[in-house]
Amino acid sequence: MARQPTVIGGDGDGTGSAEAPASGRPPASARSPASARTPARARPTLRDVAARANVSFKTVSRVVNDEPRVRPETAHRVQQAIRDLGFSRNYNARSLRHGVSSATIGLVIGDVANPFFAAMARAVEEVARTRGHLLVTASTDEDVERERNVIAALIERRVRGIVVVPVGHDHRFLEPETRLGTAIVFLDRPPGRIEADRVLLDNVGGARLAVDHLVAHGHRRIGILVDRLDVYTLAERYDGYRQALEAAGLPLDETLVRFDCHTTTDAGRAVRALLELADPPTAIFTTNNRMSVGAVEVLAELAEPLALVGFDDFELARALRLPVTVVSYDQEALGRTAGRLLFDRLDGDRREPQAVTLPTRLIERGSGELRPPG
Amino acid sequence: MARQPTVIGGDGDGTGSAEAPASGRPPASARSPASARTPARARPTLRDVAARANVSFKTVSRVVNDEPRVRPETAHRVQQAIRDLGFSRNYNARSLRHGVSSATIGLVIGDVANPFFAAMARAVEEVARTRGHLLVTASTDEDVERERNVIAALIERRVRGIVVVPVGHDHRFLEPETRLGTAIVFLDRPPGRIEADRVLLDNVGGARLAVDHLVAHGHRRIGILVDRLDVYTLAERYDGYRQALEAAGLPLDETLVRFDCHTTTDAGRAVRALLELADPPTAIFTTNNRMSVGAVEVLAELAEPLALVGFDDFELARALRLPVTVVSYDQEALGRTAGRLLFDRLDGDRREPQAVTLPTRLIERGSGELRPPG
DNA sequence: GTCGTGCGTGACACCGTTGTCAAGAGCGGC
DNA sequence: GCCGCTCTTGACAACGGTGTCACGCACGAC
Repeated sequence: MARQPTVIGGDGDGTGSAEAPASGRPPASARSPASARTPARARPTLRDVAARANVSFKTVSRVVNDEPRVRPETAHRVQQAIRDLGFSRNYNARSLRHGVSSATIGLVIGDVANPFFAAMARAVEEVARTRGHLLVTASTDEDVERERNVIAALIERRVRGIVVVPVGHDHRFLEPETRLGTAIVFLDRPPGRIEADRVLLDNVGGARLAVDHLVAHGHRRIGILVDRLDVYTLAERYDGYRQALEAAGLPLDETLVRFDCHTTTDAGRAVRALLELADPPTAIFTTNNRMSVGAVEVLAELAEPLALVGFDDFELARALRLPVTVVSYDQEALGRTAGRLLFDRLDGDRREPQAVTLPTRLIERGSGELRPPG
Repeated sequence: MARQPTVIGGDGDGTGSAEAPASGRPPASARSPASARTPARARPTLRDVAARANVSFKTVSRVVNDEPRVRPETAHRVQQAIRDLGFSRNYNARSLRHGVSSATIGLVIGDVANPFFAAMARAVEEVARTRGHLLVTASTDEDVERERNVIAALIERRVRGIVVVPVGHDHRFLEPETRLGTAIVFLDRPPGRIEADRVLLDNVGGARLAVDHLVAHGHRRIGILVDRLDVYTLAERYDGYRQALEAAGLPLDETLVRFDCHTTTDAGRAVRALLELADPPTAIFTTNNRMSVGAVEVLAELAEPLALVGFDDFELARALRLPVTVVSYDQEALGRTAGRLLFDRLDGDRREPQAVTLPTRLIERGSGELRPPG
């Protein structure tokens, strides 16, 4: 089973020519004491490569950067030394000198495990990749303090820009940062108390689509699952719900509104509670993908189906016993737009802060077209 | 709508005392020409803070690092200057000096948008967070070349370690890196041609659970959806399938084996193809979450249900028309174990390469307990 | 033979931070 | 009044790269 691996790069014990005059400091091979199992040598630097190739470290730098004016023969020798030593350029040092920070951008989201955020991550990463950047992804779990800490950590590492799905409602602490050159784009939710780039959804419009649709199918008692209203998107969607009711001349019955739907499980519980009301709703509007999933899991157990429209499309919505009607939108476009906006800024775009709003649309699948019983 | 933001950190035009003698270089405020919209000042350094607080930059360093031996009064003055200038320590420079790389680790996966990988990302990030590290996540899309490129990029940025769900089958190029101090842990799939830490699933055992279960319920023609067999997990699961058939004395009918299931759509198509066979299967075994989803979407349209067991649990598996029986395991444990192993190594753990295998279990939900018709 | 030119290379400062060492101030003990 | 101590601070050399400049050399033109 255990093969003896053949070493490709890096020779066992530096059998190179070496012994070169080199300037100053001893070569890596002599710097660190050999440890028990792993030799754990120091990582070779330009200088180590230079010593092995009998050139100055500046010449190695030239080779590494594909600069012209290096004799092919010399370049060859250096390349060989690089391979022998397993040299890898230190990007941090490079960007330190370069003044500008490393080719890395940050993404701050609620939770990668949530498919919505995962889709954002994917789209932003894709943009970053085409621009030769890596992506540092950090989850906040919707905690304001963690948001601040994470952003500070990203800035300390000098990421070039940050795409953030914000939690807090006061981002004035970022103002100086933006002036210092860190581009920041707010995604899915607007920044708090500062003007900055943002890419949002038409949340109110989407919610109205959903509730208008249910009303059009004869529902007059429509329940809604929401979470903390200090989450922007949910507040907006709740607003759309109220507007739709008002437009239809329907009263806002507070017993039909559940603000306690943080997790999928919470949402399931809330649905159960709604069903146990003396005068239960005939339809439910769930305001994000987590809640839709929680609701569906409970509704699946019911003999009699209940009308349902969910905000956010989700995988398998079509394959359920009762396929779920949803308010959908282009998730990828959301992340992609934010990513592009960020890189535009890094490229020197100096326009005033942009606000992009992406449209939503209703996808009818069955659950939203049920009519109330009787 | 557009509020005029109040600036908190960083004063408008440097009304500080300054004019300090300072050593050498001009302060940041004078270094960069003011641009059109955004002043885009240079980021303040220790020296800039020092100039403003009328101390040496070394003293500022002490304050920033909470070192003792600084007069409280001085510290106070420095803190104020830090706030005024919006100073943020340059972590890259710090770690350059420090010799060790920045508090960052890398995660290389197939695709963040896949819930399986997202769960890994979440678990690894969680471990990283508790250890004060950030996580750079990069997707390979199962492309060998991208895997190499991404890993090289991570190493250039001197991440302290990498958790990788590998694609390639030859990782000898990483051998020198590990000796140079970059910890590497392979997740879900083993390394190719080197000995290294790995955290795997019992894939063969899980597949046997699934197929044995179907056999026990009377199935003799069991279809299987697979993708390229050079993906380790799929090859193992296919192997389990064959072992189970053999143990049951059933023939391996190649028309029941679909190797063309790369995407969910592919999987759906493959199911349709199986159903159109002259002698179609009475049960299907899907070898990962993508295929299960694709299969379910097609099976949902059928009048007559088909038995199904899927490898990997997935959200909503319970809520489907016919709840899906799956081979499940602790996803979080998978990522968490890899993360911990990585940090153990960074903490100096010099044991020989570890191989952890996590168990799987069958969750019966209905689709796997259907008996063949007739 | 002399000069200008371009090529290949190296010396050295610098990026922003931390570690090392030394120096100056204040103070108690003799 | 002098010594030795602690406390506080600063000068300076790293860390691993890149940018700037200057140098030695071969070459062609005169």
